[in-house]
Formats: sequence, structure tokens, C-alpha cells
Amino acid sequence: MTGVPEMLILRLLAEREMYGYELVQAIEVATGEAIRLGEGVVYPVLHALEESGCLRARRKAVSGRTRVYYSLTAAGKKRLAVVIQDWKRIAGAVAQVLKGAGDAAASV
Amino acid sequence: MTGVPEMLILRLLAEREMYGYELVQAIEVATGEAIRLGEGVVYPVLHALEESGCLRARRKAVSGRTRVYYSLTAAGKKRLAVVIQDWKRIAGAVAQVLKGAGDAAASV
DNA sequence: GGCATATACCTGGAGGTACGAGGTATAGAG
DNA sequence: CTCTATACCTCGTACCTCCAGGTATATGCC
Repeated sequence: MTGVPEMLILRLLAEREMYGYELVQAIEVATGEAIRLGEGVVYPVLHALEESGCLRARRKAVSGRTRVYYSLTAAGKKRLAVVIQDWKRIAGAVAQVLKGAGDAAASV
Repeated sequence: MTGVPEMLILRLLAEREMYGYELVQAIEVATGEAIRLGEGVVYPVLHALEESGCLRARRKAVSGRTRVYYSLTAAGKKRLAVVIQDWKRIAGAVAQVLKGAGDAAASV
């Protein structure tokens, strides 16, 4: 049913190469603080996506520290399209039920 | 991050009293088959919601069989309002990111 | 020099969700 | 008399999510 963190990460990486720590903050910014993923969420997702061939990792030394930049592979782009479609199906269905024929909490 | 089944169940019960087996099919119908919850999802959620005081159960014999009808309590209505608000926050944030500044799979 | 903070990576364990598979029992159709 | 639909339920698994913790370097401050 879920997979929101995975989707957000794939989506942001579709625009440009980023590293883990950067993603944590980028998600916060992009969602207007509505979604905050800890590093403990982001890193495991990145590793799983790399493992499954959706991401390519590239180490880069920046001022002494090492950053691991991730970018989408072809498989990653395909994966992104799938999870987006799934999300839209779910979100659309939920919106339909929330609207309902009813009354309570219909608009916010 | 999730809680979609819980939300759907609360939302449908906000309109009228229903029993478990009925809910399984009502969700299928209401979402245009987009979401299909098995009984193994619905019943545990119903029990948990009753346990936490969000639902009231009422046994009713119908043509030999027994049905357990559930209806929302005041706490249930409050709970529904909360999960709807959470959902809208998440869904709104996701929509914003999916739209992004970017290109891929923006509209469907 | 020493200390706190920010950057940057990572893992582990716990908790909760979601789900398929299975198990019981009655009513009605063929 | 068997098979399907109705109607309830539980169990075990798998996965996701998360908090807390652990390592290490650069930088600014006293």
C-alpha cells in the first residue's frame, strides 16, 4: 500500500544526481515540511534501490569528506513510472471515497 | 505513513452501519476496483478500532446467520477527522513533488 | 589546543501494516 | 448431497518505517 519514501527519492533523483544527506533536506523543502524522512529511512531505501538496479552510485570527494551521489538507471525510471501510477490509482480511489456521497469532512 | 484501510473503513461507516463482509465489497465498489482489501485486512482493523473505542459493534441475526454491524462512536468521528487530515497533508505534499519543476510522468 | 556543531555516512532493533492462506459454519442452488 | 456464496475469524509472514545509536571529518569558537 505504501512506498512513499521510495517514490519521493526516485522522483527527486529523476531531476538531478543527489547524495543521501542532501535528499533528506531536499524532501523536507520540496514538501514544505509536510514530510520529513530521517536518515534511517533514506539510506536503507537508497541501498535497496541500488541493489535492485534502479540507482547507480558514484563516490565523490568533496572538501575532505566523501559523498555518494545517486542517479537513476533505466530500470529506475521504469520503476518510478510504476510507483507513480500505483500511487495515482490509490490516491484517486481514496479521494473518491472521501468525497463520497456523504457529508463529513469533505473539504479542507 | 499509511493507514489507508483504516481510513476507508471509518469513512464508509460514517455514512451507515455495515458489517465486515459487506465492507470488503463496499470498498471494492466505492473505489472502482482500484482498492481491494481482503477479509484478512478488514477484520483485524475492525477489531482494533472497536478495541480503541472508535467503533461500536452490534450483533444481528439475519436469515440464520449472524452479522456484526459496526458504527462510529464519537471517538471514531474524531479519529476519522485526524486520519483524513494526515492523508491530505501527505497526498498534497506528494502531488507537489510529483508535479515538481520536472518532466517525467507529470500527468495521467 | 579543545569542544561543539554541521556534514556525511551507516546499522540495528522495534513496532506496526498489510496480506495470503487457512479454518469454521449456515443457507440456498443445482 | 454437493457446491457455492455468505459470514465470521486467526495465524504467520513479510515488509515498511522509524528512532536511536555509532563512526568520522571539517569548521568555527573560546
